[in-house]
Amino acid sequence: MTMDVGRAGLRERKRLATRRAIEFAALGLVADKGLDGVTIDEISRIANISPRTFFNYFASKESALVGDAPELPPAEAVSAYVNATSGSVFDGLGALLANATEGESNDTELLLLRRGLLKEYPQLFAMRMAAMRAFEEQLREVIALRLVADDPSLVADDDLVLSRSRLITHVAFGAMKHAWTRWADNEGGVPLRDRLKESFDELGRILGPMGAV
Amino acid sequence: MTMDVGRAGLRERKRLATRRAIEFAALGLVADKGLDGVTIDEISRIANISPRTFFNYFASKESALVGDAPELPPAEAVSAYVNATSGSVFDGLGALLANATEGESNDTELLLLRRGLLKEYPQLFAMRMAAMRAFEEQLREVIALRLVADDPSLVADDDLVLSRSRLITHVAFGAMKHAWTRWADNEGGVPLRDRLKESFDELGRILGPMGAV
DNA sequence: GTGCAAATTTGCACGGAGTGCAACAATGTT
DNA sequence: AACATTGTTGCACTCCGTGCAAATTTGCAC
Repeated sequence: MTMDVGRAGLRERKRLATRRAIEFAALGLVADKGLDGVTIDEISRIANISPRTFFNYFASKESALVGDAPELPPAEAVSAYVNATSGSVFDGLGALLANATEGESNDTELLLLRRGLLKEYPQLFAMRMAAMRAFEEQLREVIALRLVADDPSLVADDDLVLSRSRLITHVAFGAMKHAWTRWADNEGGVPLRDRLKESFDELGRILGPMGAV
Repeated sequence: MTMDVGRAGLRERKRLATRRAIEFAALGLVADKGLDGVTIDEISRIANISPRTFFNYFASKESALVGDAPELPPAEAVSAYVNATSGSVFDGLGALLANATEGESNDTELLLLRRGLLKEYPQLFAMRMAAMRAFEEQLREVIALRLVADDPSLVADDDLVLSRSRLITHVAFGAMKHAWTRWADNEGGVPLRDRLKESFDELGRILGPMGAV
């Protein structure tokens, strides 16, 4: 009965602190000594936990480095996209992804360390993308809803909606990777949100005139 | 002086045979017992080599499963694409990728086993995509050439060409993944080449009218 | 604050992954 | 046949990752 007073409880707060300590130790050490120059024993020593506990939080050194996958934005933002009456399927996707990736309310400190490492180690970037599998499927379902909203006659053709939403999701992720790369290059400190808008806009510019050639 | 008689030499032929034996053993065992139910010791036993030798051929169980990255098609095919005067940058990319992926003259036997596993284990598919990093960069350079051929005024703007070629490469890979997924679903035994054409065509259909909405 | 239940941390033991090294074997060359 | 080159193997070693059970910490009710 006396719960929910102090917002989260000691246990939860301690867990988050430990998690952050591990991530911070891992990111710092790898930035220092390179991905292969760091062992889980070292990370655990810096984070003041036992090596066994490390594996209670992360499945591998890499998972501690790449961070969590994003989540879909709030339902209102999603349905605003689904029911939008102007623009193509791609318009608005950039903003949706921006909201999703900003949802990671992680420390700026961790965020920047991580960005540097993901840029330096393509394998880590690939793992991060792989970790987004579930998010990718969520996004595809949203896109499928939008496709049907745009053209109600598609309700009858599940296969077509599936195939088309998959293709659009893949392409959108391509634009997202592009935006992320430019953001990580960090020319002028442009926020990721802006890079996402730029990439999706450029996508429109490149592809818009396709049929007209 | 007496070299090059028997085409390749005993050594080379033996190496290829061993490589294939390892791949075959690995794919078969994993198809049987699942990815985590197979050890490198087992694979080595079936392939009749020592576990140590396994690592002379592959860096990990996974690398033995996912296969090699494709290579660019012959120079004529590439420059035909670069200097094409009709269609958008995307037209012809499907065919180019089809030639590249077919370049893997691997046995059909291995190819089908591998396809099944890549479909069953998304992590393996992700690793295969990650292994294509070098190929992706090659493709990007080709695309950059095409961009400049289409609009010579771009020669002056390296940054724009780089950014745009990256974006297009990402999008093209998205279409490729889409095609591969549909091919792996194997409805009607449609060849990968045809799926690639379908995906790139659908991409054009979806994106062509973007500016007109 | 005492006591009990639930969650968390830790040590330990174990098998698999991956690498350097040096001995040995097979192949290529003259 | 002799020599050089390349490939194979066993060995030792470190690190990864997991199951299990003991010890510790926290939540909660009284």
